[in-house]
Amino acid sequence: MAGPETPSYRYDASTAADIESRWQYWWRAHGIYETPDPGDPPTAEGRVLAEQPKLFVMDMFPYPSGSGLHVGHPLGYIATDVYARFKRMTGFNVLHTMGFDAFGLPSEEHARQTGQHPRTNTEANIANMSRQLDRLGLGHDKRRAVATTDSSYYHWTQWIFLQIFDSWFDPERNRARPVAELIAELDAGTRTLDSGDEAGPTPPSAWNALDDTAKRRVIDGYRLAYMAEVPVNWCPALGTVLANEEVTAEGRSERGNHAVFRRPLKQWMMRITAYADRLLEDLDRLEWPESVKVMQRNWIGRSSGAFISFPTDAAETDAVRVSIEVFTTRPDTVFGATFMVLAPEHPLVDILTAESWPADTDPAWTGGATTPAEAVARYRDQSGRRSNTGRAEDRAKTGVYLGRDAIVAVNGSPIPVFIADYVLMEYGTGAVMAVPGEDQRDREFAETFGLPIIRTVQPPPDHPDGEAYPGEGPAINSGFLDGLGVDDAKACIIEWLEVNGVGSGAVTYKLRDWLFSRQRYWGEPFPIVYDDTDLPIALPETELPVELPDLVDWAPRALDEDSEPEPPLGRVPEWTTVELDLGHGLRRYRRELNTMPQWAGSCWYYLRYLDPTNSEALVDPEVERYWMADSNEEGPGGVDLYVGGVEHAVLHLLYARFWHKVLYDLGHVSGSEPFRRLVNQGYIQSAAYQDSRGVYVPADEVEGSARSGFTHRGRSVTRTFGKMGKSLKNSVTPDDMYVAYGADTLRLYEMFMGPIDQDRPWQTRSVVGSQRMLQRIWRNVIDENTGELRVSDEPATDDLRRILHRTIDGVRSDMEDLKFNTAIAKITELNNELTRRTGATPREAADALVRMLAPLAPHLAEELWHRLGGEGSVTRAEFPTPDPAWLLDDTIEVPVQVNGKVRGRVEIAADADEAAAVAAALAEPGVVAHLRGQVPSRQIFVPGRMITFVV
RNA sequence: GCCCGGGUGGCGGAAUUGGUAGACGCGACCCCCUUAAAAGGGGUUGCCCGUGAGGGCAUGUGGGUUCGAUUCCCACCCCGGGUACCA
Repeated sequence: MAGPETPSYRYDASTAADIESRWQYWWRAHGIYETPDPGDPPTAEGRVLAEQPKLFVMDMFPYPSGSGLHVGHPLGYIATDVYARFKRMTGFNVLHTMGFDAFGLPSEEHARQTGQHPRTNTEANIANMSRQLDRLGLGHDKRRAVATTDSSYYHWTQWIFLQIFDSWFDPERNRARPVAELIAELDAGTRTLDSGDEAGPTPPSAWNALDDTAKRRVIDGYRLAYMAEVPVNWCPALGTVLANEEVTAEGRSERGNHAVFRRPLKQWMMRITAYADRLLEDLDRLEWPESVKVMQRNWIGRSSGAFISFPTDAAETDAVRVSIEVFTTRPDTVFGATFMVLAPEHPLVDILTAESWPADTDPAWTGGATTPAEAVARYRDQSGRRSNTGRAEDRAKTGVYLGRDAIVAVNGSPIPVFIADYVLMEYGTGAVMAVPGEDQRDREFAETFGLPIIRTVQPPPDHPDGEAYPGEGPAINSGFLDGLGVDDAKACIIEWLEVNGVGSGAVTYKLRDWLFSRQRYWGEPFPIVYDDTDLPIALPETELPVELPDLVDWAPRALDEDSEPEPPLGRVPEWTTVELDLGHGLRRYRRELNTMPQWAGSCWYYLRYLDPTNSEALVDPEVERYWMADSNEEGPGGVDLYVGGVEHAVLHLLYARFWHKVLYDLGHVSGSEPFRRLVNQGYIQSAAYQDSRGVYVPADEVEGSARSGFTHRGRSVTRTFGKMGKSLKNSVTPDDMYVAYGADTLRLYEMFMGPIDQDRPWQTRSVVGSQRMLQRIWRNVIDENTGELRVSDEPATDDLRRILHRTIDGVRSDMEDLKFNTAIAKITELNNELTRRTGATPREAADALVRMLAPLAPHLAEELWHRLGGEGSVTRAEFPTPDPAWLLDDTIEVPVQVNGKVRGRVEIAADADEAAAVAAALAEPGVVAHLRGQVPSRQIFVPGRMITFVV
């Protein structure tokens, strides 16, 4: 690398490689990054670190993908490392480590492509990614690393599942409780069954009359983890069902972009909806980006309104008349309801469908069918086929009349009942009262089918006649509501509905229960077996972990739309059944064959970092309290800083919060939230090049420049920017950077590129700037030619001291605020100042410089620290503290404005009063020239800032 | 459509509560060192007019408030992300 003329002791890539490998070895040998827990013995330095305030810093752990890391991946890891190192140097006991999230679709799909077993692949990938990460010099406590695929880890994933399975949500206490308590209350008669329970026709009081199987069925209906036949997202190409969160708006799988079909299947569900309000309310207490909070709020989708019953003359039995129940956020507009719409698959449709069309039925309402039943059948067929893709506003309103009317309870008017696919079965009650005056969708339907439109809310004069007005009021044409604003009108009508028994105020959510089972191999097996009742039985804790059997034929089969999911675990006859004694003697049980979704392992890994090898418990309670407990003054405890990509805004972060709250309710954790503070790091983008066909070509083979044009193998290509990765063929690997510049330079460059939460384009040619900076720092401490220290013990000049302390002050606050880019700029300025001054660097300046550099470029800082005679590791040194005496200047330069424009600058005493400052300003030639002899009509003096004259 | 972000030199980006716009770096240009190149060092670098001193214009656009606006208010344009027949 170094040419014949290069000084022998220059800091270059080979020097960096030498320094970095030496100190990484030394750090490992001395356990420098091992974080003590409460109760651990004092360190070699005699300090009991756990007596310091704690700080838990965490990254979203990666999938061990086969292609390894590109320089975009470690951005967040470097940021947390810099912060963790800074906080360590300012007196915190910092927990920082890293694990691997290795179960789930990504690993399995990758294994499928490479034709290897997922475990082989996963282990190789973990080894490769660990090597790449280690090379960065991240200060992780390696003893605490976990992989979700280790049975010693998923043992506890299964254990948590059992906790959830053995719990129910008590709405009165608004928290989860053990199922055993529910059974005890039912047995004692202190609780009776709700009418909605799966007890069928059995009267609620008759719990004690049920046989054991019926009781189990009732209890299963209460559990937070339960099985239900629900409409699910069946993805035949992946051979599995998917959670709503894993399906795109286009109705395709997030992974692989395969077609997804809605169909009812019996699956495991998690009752996350029970926690909707707490998940919503507690967001306010979190230090998270507002955008992520908004996304979670929208996903939970709380809306308040009312359920309203609309009676019909259809008969369920001779005695019972069918009423249609709707949910509306605007019960105040009920006087404007001119028709009703049910989702085509609504269970009441068959009962409501009339025998024949009533006289004078508009032919447009019948869909050309001779009977309502025929119209319904045809419409269902047609809308079922139609994919869910396409934009809502592009879709014309369609539907058919059922030949039946319903009655609006407030005024007794009969209104026709339709089915239409613009009403979704999944939301509310799957039926709406259509109010075309105030709802644009209802209005479009009304216009298509010639239905009456009544305004019951007064629109402003400039509101277009042809549009619905969903505004605030006042109410018109609404009987006793007329004149009221929306809030009063809602309250008034809800009271009326409740008094008259035809409705009630209510809250609904968009959030659905979490579909928790997958028909894949590479996941955690459920700790569940079945007996001949086909009801699930939790395995006792002594049976954990339920190990994932080693399958040769593990790959999912790609199936077609109408096929049944086929869990690969069902292919191992010796595993699918098991002989156990569960208290009824030795019997044969059937195992659950599904596996858990990839989110399961990542829902709780932060807890395992606390106590990764504990074989008796998820985490030791004392250790858990130390790291995670809520603080009374500052709100929720938990992870103090969690950094990761915004793509997990709803999936992982919502699931993890849910599990944490269940564990909190059951007393297993001491804080109500897992992640107190969240930061989304930006993406590193990189130039990508497409040929004339639009195909991406490898970016590292492209030649040319923006001015001359870009070419690939002689053909011209066009440049775009995008997220670094395989698909755009624009990855830059950290390995290349290690070779060309070293890890410290890469770290410094990534932190210098811009604010941590901002996307930024990667520019390899700019990396050299960060290397030069380290080189100049090195040169201010070490003589390049001799390798000798060039530091003097002479005191620094007052001037240098002021610069030094101002830098320390600024760097401290920038680091505290995660503003590493400006912290680096300030260190650079100080270093430039030292470069400008010839002669040896004063030791006090070199010492502070090295300490400030330590979080950013730990290897170089460690090297210089030791050369300067430092004891132990710079990791454990104290971060410099500014001396306030040196933060103030005797004199300052302030600008002088005339009529708002800067016309000169004057040097005045820092504590100069207005009179002195103005006198100085009026003596400044540039100011005199612009005043042109006039006396200012006004003068403004901002101490320390500026002087302004107005003429 | 709705909800969040964001528009500052050739490029990445700085600018406490409204108070010197462009810190720091990349690139470019000039110079030093060198037989030469690379590396390294020194200098210049928002745009326009002017030899110069100096002047004018500049933080997406147009208004407003103010002695003074990148910062506050109103309207609009563009880019990125989320979401979408949610009753």
